[in-house]
Amino acid sequence: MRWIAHIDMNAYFASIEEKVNPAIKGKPILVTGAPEGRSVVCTASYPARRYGILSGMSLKEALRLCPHAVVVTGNPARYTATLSKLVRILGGFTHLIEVASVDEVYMDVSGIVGDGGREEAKRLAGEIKRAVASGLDLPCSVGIAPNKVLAKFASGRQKPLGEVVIAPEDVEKVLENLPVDGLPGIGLKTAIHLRGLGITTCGELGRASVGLLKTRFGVIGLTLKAMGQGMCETPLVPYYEAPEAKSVGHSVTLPEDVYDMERVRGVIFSLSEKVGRRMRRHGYRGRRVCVVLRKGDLVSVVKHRTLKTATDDARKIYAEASLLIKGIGIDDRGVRMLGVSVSLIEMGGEVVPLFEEDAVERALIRALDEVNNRYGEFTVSWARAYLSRYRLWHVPMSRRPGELVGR
DNA sequence: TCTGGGGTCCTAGGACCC
DNA sequence: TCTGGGGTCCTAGGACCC
Repeated sequence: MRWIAHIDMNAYFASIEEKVNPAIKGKPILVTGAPEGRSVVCTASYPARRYGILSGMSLKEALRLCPHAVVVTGNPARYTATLSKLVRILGGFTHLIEVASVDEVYMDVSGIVGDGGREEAKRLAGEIKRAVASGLDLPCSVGIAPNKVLAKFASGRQKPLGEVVIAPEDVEKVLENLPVDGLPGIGLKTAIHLRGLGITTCGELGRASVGLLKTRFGVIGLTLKAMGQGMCETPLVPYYEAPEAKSVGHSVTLPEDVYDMERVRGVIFSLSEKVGRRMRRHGYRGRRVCVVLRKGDLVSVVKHRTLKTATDDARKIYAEASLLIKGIGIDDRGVRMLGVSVSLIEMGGEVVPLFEEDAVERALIRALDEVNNRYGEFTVSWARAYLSRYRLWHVPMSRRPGELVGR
């Protein structure tokens, strides 16, 4: 019998900032990315959420809802260091820990729950929560279920400080009337597509015909049906076995549209530097250089070229990126966003660490580098706020609006 | 309210080689 | 002179997710 635990840190960034500065404890706190420009709320503390503030909302709007909120600029290094401690604490239960993002991990607790079933899982959930509370003095929600999808779903059922167990015998009942996008992994687009097929609940999804789903979604169709049935074979990947990245890239939306090739090249240069630095840090070399240019009218053009030999040299990346950008050219729509990435990655470069790290730290840094990017908490901006509202106003799902938004 | 930054995977057509 | 099919690599583009 497989049992997976999902640990979700509650209002993580805000909870950490409260600890650093006890004077703000209990107040509405907004943790943001960069303090200037079009900043958004990365994490709102629970008191702030009572004003209707959500992750992804623009800082301006959040302050309109709660003018006296305490605004704190996020400190990513602090959060990854805390995650590192969390992994050490959880290592007391099992080493089968997957770092899924900066504030959530999965654990394979099959060996601990054993034949104990729901009661034993429930006891373990409480024990994990208390270990985190005493070791880090931070709140978390724990979900335990037969697989990753259900475990994450379970941890999200009760926040903060939840302890939710979904035993195999509970699965069918829990999913029957659950909207499809209530499950992690099924997003807005998929939900809309499914609705087009007359499927709105997980129960319906689980009973849908394989042929229909395959026709509409291809290979993914089978996974979707399984999810509807509460099945998920996705393996837990321990942080020390995290796969190497397949591409490394950076992009930036400019403060205003740019029409000048020299300035564009300057930005491409600094992006190339960042990419090269990150590749060398991991010992990556890549053969394909890719640039993306988004014009003032939001139309994006992507160009890439494959090199004869792999590189981690920022100057080579820049030289190639520069040519590609020239090939795209600038027109009267101007340049809104620029990006540089390198893919077809091979290992073998010399690893240049940024600072002293022990073994656990190293493995974590690699997992985190990837996961931070996937997470994108610090870079989130208008789109998410926009999307959230779009979801609220234009997509009448069969859920309470408040549940539609956020991670 | 003018729509981020980081990724993954899949498809399709053309070039090229055997 | 004209022909096939398989395999691989390359570029472009799109869907999707957190």
